[in-house]
Amino acid sequence: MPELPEVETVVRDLRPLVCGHRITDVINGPHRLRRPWRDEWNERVVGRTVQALDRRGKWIIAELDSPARLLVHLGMTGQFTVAPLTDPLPTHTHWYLVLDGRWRWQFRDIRRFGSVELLADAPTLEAFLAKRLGPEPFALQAQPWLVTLNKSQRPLKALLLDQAVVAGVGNIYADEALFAAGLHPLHPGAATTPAQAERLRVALAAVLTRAIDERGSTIRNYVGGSGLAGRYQTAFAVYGRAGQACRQCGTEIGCIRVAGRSTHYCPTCQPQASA
DNA sequence: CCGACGTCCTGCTAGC
DNA sequence: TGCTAGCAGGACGTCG
Repeated sequence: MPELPEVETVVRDLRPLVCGHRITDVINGPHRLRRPWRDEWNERVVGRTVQALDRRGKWIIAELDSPARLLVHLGMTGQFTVAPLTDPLPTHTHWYLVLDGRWRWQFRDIRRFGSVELLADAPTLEAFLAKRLGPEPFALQAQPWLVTLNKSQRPLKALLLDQAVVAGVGNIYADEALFAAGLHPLHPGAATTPAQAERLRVALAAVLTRAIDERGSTIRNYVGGSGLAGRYQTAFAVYGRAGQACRQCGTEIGCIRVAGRSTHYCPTCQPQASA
């Protein structure tokens, strides 16, 4: 399940493969993605050259040599890769661009929670993202972060999953960051002290940085833009480790349901009433 | 206004 | 051994 480190890895992998390359065709499959691709967008991408590739939260943004901006979300099972056009089309490939008549920049998504769409221009894109996303985790500032947490009665786990609170964190890295900060997932945002908020802010950046260094985590079918898997999953402290011993204290890792998501934590390292 | 919950979708797997 | 129910969860709409 692609979160910030996985999306960042995809973008870094894809950048040299797509930037400077010309889009010579676009093919849209019959299966509807979460946000469907419109046929009238075809003529606005064909003939254009990819100028830049960026990430904001879990969204991938392709800048073209026109005002239009391509916006991609990998959802749960999305794979965004470049392969020779002569390679067989992978199953569940719902959309692709042909680059220079030789390469297939393909969007494969088994569960179709992902999307590929075209936005008119940079301001439209900015408005789209601003409406949905809070700050990047690396750009969080101590005081505003504390204020945001303290404003809400929701548990810290729910706040970390909320893209408007902080952009790019999903179920895996929320659990890992809370462990690294020594905070219980159910700890109410409003009850968070300045010291706790600071621990969480630092832990988030540390966990995400390390995950990016490891090319993200491959849990089910995530691959980077070059088709290479991630390796951070071997470093998980809590995620997917329910019933196993905590690497830090030996206590059995617990699993509870928070904000509709399975949530993994160490009852000893992350005490309910931690100060 | 805020927060909780249901929905989408398919593949894997636990359990009978 | 084979079947099926249940689970996985990111974003967003709806409901209380």
